[in-house]
Amino acid sequence: MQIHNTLSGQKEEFQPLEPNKVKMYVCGPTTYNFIHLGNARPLVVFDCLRRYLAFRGYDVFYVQNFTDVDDKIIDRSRELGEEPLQLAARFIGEYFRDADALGIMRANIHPRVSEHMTEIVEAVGVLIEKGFAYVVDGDVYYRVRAFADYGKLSNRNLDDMLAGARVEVDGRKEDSADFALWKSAREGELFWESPWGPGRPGWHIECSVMSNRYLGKTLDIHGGGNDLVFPHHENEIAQSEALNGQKFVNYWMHNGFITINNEKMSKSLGNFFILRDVLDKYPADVVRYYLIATHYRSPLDFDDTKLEEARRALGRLKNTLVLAGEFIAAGAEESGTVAGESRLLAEIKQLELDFIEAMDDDFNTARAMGCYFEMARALNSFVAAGDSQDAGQRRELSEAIGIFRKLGDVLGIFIEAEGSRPEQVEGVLEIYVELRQAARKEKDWASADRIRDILGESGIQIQDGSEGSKCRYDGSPGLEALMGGLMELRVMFRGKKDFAKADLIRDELRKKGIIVEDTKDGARWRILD
RNA sequence: GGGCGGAUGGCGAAGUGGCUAACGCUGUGGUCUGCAAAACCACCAUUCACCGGUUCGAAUCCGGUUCCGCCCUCCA
Repeated sequence: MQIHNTLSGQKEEFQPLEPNKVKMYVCGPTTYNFIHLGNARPLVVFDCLRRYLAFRGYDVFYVQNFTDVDDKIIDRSRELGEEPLQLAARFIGEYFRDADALGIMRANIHPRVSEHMTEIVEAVGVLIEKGFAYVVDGDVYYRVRAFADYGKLSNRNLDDMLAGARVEVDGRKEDSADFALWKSAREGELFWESPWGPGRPGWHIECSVMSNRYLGKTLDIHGGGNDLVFPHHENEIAQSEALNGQKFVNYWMHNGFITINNEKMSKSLGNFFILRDVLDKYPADVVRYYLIATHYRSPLDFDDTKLEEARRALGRLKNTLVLAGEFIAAGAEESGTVAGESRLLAEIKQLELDFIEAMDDDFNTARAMGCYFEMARALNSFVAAGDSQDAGQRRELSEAIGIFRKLGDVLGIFIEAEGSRPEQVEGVLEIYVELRQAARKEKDWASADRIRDILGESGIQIQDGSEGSKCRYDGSPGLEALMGGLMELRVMFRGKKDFAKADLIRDELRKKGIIVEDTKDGARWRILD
């Protein structure tokens, strides 16, 4: 298995510290707002990586922190008049709502800065003792010149950085590149006690301390967005390696950025999309698919048409599951068992190997996705040409689809959509009303009665008045049953060659985002997400 | 100024020395269908920003040019 390591700038063979175990740490959000689409990329990417490692037999221990003490949180809390820690805790809750919706597995541990102050203060103290840090007026700075390897991750040296000269000069610092480990509290600000006076930690020290606490001095994989390479991860290395005297991280992985019109999406530019707003318009599995359909290190440009495309592509994949499911369910009796030559299974297994090879190559989800679509085509093809009455074929397809689903779960693209859709129930009832009126007009009493009966089974009374019919019901009728009824009616009208009504069902549903598809002996429906 | 990465068909996106340049979306033709939808089959880049070089052979390696993004300041 090859992983691109930012430290070397190359792909390297992955060798975990302990056989079959992976210790990984991913930088989590600063919780002062809802997360945006850009935040979602590393979440999905590293969630996928984690699932894949587990699939490959590794026991993954995954830590993701929350920065719940930070200048931005303090600023925001002033704006909103809410206690900083309370505000942070609230947005941690919101974070989980979003992450859960996206199907992100929870980390084994989600440590928070506010709960690790003792260790942080202790670590800063050790850095001072060892000569890697110094105190100025209650602030503590890391002495960058003391750490010989400073710049090894981001490939820069201190002298070049000065030449760029966009670093603000703070006369109190020994070197302009020195960064804060501890910031003294200003009047009325949130603070913790320390030997250097009341204050709070600088941004970088938390990750060093918390990863050390839960994963030890050296970890296998550390992930995060590209922009964290410098200064955040560079500083983490400086702190951890100065503290522990040994290598901090074996593999550094960084995801590329999401851009809008080829410009970075960020809070500071104001061109960001809140994930929750995106999830209002597109289902979570579509967003997830979109985020992994491109290699994780490539930039990803965002606009609505990309999600539209993702929706269609993913729809094809999901449809394979539906088609195969029907095929497998078609014949109950075990008759006509002729053991097939298993060409399908052989093909699927080969594609699974291709898939694994792609993923092993620096986690190439884009290439793996290609294999996955080829699997879908093979499965669809089998369904189209096969005989569902043949138990042997059903068994073969069943085994093949098992592999297909397993790999889909590694990618996490088959998330169940949550929640009922009351607005769709209403829409469906309108169609019933229209059908009943049409049937009554034509004195097609049998059809009209059948419509009333179907509704009755869902606890809905249809009442015919002089201006039309109305539906009355208590509670929330299930969409499934109502749709099942419409499918029955469509089949019935088609049987009578009453295409006007059969088409009315299809066309009206289409307008409401539901697709009707006729099958050999019935009809099925699906929601166009 | 320094560091990193990118430029592949109508769109998105794989591919790092050699079979027909994956895969998806879109489009076109066909099969199926009452008509559709879905599915299946077929077609859609003599060409990989540009110039030069290495090589029997390059989208892939080397040199140069142009354009673009990111980092050097909080940001995934």
